[in-house]
Amino acid sequence: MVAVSLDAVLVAVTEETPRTLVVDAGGGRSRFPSGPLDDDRTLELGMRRVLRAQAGLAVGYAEQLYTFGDLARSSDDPERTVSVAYLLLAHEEPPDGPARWIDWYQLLPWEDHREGRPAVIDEAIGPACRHWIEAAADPADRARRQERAQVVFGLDGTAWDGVRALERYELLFELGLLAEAGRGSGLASLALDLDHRRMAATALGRLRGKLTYRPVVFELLPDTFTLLRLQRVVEALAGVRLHKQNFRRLVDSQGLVEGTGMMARTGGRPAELFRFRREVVRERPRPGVGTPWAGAGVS
Amino acid sequence: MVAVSLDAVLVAVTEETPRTLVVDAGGGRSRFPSGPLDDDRTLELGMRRVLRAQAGLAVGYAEQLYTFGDLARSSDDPERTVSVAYLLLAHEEPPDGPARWIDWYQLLPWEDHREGRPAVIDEAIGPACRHWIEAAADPADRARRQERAQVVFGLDGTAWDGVRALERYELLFELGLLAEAGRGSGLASLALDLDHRRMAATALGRLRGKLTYRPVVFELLPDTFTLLRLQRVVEALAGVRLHKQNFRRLVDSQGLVEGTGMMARTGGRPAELFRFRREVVRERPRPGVGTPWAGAGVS
DNA sequence: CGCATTTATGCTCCAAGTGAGCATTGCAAT
DNA sequence: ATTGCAATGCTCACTTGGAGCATAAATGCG
Repeated sequence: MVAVSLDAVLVAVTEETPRTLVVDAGGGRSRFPSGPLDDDRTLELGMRRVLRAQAGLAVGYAEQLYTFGDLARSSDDPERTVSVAYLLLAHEEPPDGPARWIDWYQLLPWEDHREGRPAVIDEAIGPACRHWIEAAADPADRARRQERAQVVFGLDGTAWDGVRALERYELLFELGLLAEAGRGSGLASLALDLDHRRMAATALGRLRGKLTYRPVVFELLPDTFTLLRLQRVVEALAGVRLHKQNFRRLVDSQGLVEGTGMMARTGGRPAELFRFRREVVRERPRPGVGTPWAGAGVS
Repeated sequence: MVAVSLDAVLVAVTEETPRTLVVDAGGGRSRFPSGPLDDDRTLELGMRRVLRAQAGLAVGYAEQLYTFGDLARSSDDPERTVSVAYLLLAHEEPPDGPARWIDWYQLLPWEDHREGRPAVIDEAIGPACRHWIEAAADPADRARRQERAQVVFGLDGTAWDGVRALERYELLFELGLLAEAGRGSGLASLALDLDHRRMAATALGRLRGKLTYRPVVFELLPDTFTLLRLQRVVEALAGVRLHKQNFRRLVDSQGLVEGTGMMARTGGRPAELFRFRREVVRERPRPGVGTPWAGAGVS
């Protein structure tokens, strides 16, 4: 018999920043909404109950994310807690209660490549990786470490893969560049209580993957939106800039969106308002917004 | 405080049939290896311990699959058990102890499309779906049901998507065509204890997805293999036949495999033995064996 | 008003990837 | 020798995806 908690990683995108909802954990720290499993009929219903209670929000899209149960999750608590975490998507709303939205990339700054590859990767992470690689005694071990670092952080010409957010987090953790449940560390200005930052990394990777084969972006957007707005949301999550013309060609040639005829004034030439075309899920096997985690370049 | 168990869905492929390892659950029923969480440092280590104890097997590749925690999982047990299930891949080996391998598609016969679309889909499932659709009172509700059935089972010209194995299972369950924890039901000759057949469906979907973007097939193969062998394993998991020439072009133009120069006699012209090229993970962002869940045809 | 700025949109090119077949080559069994 | 089964090589047509050029329609400012 162990304690089981239900955790909610709720994501929204405002303008250009992806945000996630946290509550106060005491001691100036924050954590995701989280509460014990009760007599809930299903785990998901329990999680929704917890979220409603702690953030006063009801949410549409939800999927189970991962279950965290390492013994060492909390340094204070000798007792083991197994946490079943869910990923939720919502339009950003002012939360009702003590919850607040924080910028996702403040937790994981190395994940945002929209303005180019973050300097911290080549300045701090790369050297730390090299040091860690050298430190391996066995040469086979060294080769394994090198491969891992290259693949995970896109070093030495290997392409950056946005989906590997969790693998990056875990490598950084092994490198000692993160203090779990700690604050800052040079790399990031913000951490979360317990292993909740690891949850954030897990959620980011999962969401990035899902974007490419399921039309989940639309859960984050209002009913109608301009194509640029859509693109900005995808970019915010993917952490990468996209080619504008190709993006619009993609979404409409795939039938992901349809024009409404209405126009929006957006600062430049007025843009047409589009809406999601539900029918696409019947027409295409894996409808999504492919982001170019492809291309061998150093990016 | 609830009971937490660790479950293992271990998959192997012999010749052309994907298999999964089950143990005896008493009363003539079977279930996946499963045992309570103990003082294990991590959940994964605990699961390996359980597997070792119940099947006498140690395994390489493992990933967390899903956590099952519905109240109604077991009709006998009033107590709730939360099960953290893992997906494992192995070369088939005779298990050590009371465990045995069973054919995956005996659990989920509608998933095997290698010899064409299984008759049961159009004969039993399709009509049941139509009945269920008609039964919806609200027309909007009816539209939702119709879309769901079409997408999930590839009815009315919508393409079949192998990855949606879990969604299919859940729909069948709602349709009353499955008796969870039961035996047979017209649709399948075999069921498992508890909701373990749902686990099997979850694992199948996950594995089919993963095949296309990570080189996991090689976990199921010996070090060297012929390309046809590789293809057969992929087909067994994907549940679909592939075009032979294109398949070999794919795997070698992507750099997934390399020839060894050694030959194998295989009944026809001797085939070259190939091996997995690890370097591919550094070269390509998402190396895998794309299966054509594409193509709009009725397939 | 005229012009720079901003954003929207249309279109072309090209390289790589994918679905389908045709043709040929080696070995084994009859 | 003939037949059958696989393994391999290669062609063709078509789709996708990355990049960039060019133009259109608003706004803000001197």
